[in-house]
Amino acid sequence: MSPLYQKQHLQIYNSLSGTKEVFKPLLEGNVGMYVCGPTVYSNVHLGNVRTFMSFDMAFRYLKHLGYKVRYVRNITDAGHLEDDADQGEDKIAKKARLEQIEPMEVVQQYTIDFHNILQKFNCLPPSIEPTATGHIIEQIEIVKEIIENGFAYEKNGSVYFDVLKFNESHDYGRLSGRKLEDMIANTRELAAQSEKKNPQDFALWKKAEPQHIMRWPSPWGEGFPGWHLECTTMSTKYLGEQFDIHGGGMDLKFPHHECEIAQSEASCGKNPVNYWMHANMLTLNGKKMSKSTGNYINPGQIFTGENEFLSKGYVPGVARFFIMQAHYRSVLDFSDEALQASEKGFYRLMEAVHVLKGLEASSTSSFSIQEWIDSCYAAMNDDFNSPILIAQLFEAVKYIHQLKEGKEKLSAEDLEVFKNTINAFVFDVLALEDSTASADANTDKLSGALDLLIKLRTEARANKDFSTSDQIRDALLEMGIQLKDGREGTTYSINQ
RNA sequence: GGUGUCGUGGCCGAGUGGCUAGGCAGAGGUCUGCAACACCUCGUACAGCGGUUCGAAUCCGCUCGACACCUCCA
Repeated sequence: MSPLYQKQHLQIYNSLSGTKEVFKPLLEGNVGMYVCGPTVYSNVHLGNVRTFMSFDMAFRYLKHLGYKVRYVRNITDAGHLEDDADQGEDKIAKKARLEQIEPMEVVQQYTIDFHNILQKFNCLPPSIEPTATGHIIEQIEIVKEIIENGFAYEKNGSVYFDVLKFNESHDYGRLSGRKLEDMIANTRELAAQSEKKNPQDFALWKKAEPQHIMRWPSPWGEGFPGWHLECTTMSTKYLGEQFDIHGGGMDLKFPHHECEIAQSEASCGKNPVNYWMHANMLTLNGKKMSKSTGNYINPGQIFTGENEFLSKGYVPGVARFFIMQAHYRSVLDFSDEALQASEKGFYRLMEAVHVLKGLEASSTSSFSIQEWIDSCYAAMNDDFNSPILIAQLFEAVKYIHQLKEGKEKLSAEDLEVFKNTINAFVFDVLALEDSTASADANTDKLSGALDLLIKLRTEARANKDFSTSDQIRDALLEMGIQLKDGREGTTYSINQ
């Protein structure tokens, strides 16, 4: 069978061109994708999770289409400067000093937290997850190349990228739509004592002050790499000088991604990325979630409900469903009310998927399932439009009920395709975890006990002993077990 | 101040020059011992003001408002 991508033509919104473009990888059938990972100096917050979840969905869809994808996502465990002045201290070192532990201990702790959280949200691990500290040598090599090519200069043990020089022969600012002249005109003259030739220049290598704990030897003395360099280095190393997709949060577009382009072009002379993808912000109270301003919620609090903005806890699948209901390029505002709405929709969808499993085929089909399938692919091919896909899934929910009631029919072949498609989109692409299914998979004993309770309640109802029957029903509901009285007896569902 | 994005029904959130997503909430109904669950039916919204057009919420201009980036942040 030929791979799906030969039939399904994916379009991706490219931040570089500002338009949707047909996706065509450099090497047919293969995709190289790089996503900027977290800086591990504190717990990831829900806004971070949204971005990684968006690219997880993209990764999953590319794989679904039959592409062989190498997905690289870095861990930033060194280098991010605390401020632009010459403090020479990065966030990880500062945190380590405050907590009186080794920097790598901080890194380890928050890397584990990051992995745990993403796993809970059903994100696949990337193919390669390189660390900045593991690629110091490679970073130094790139700095050397940039100096050799005349686009960087050394000053007092630090190396800076010469943006003005670069802009003479290249276009600095084309990703973010900025013009260097405008930037110069609007510069705030604060860092007057800076070693930089121009305020727009950025550090490739920073000299380590004596109190700085994270340091490595280099041709320019002991120091540490600048904060844009790692991504250039590691994407080049694992995906090549040119690769297909580079993703990250919208807030990284400038200066981070702009600097990456500049570094690549200044070192190897090639435009590194064909498709730039930027995921939009998750807001809280209408404002961007941000560690530095304190306007954020920790992902773990979603599950427990321990947050002033939450009325209760939610299973990870609900949060994922909520996020997938918005397009990745739109700002999404987080609220308890919106999450509650998503929760109901999520369980309704999952219930229907459950019902679908037990449906039986007819000899013929009364409607075209292929038309529906096409609309699902059309949604995803249109720049990963997961909200439209979900709308189509709710169309499928209607079909499922009509099939169940015998109002519509599907042949064995069509039913099989229907089931496969639903499973592919719900579980493989959107990765909505079916918490109801996992609950009853390992609860044989519970289901036996429930069957008994249902039997007792049915008998009580037959005897018109409604106080007993209602007691059973209400007590179970308290525990999150919903009894459902149908025409053919009572069934139940377990909500977590 | 500069750059960019956006402003959609009670809420969330797609989309688009004419065929008017979807979810939640709400209303009515079927089912039920009463319920819950489930299912069926129902809402003609697109910031304001001009303009282009046979026709705009969708294109253009202006106004107002919001957000993001310009400084570490997904």
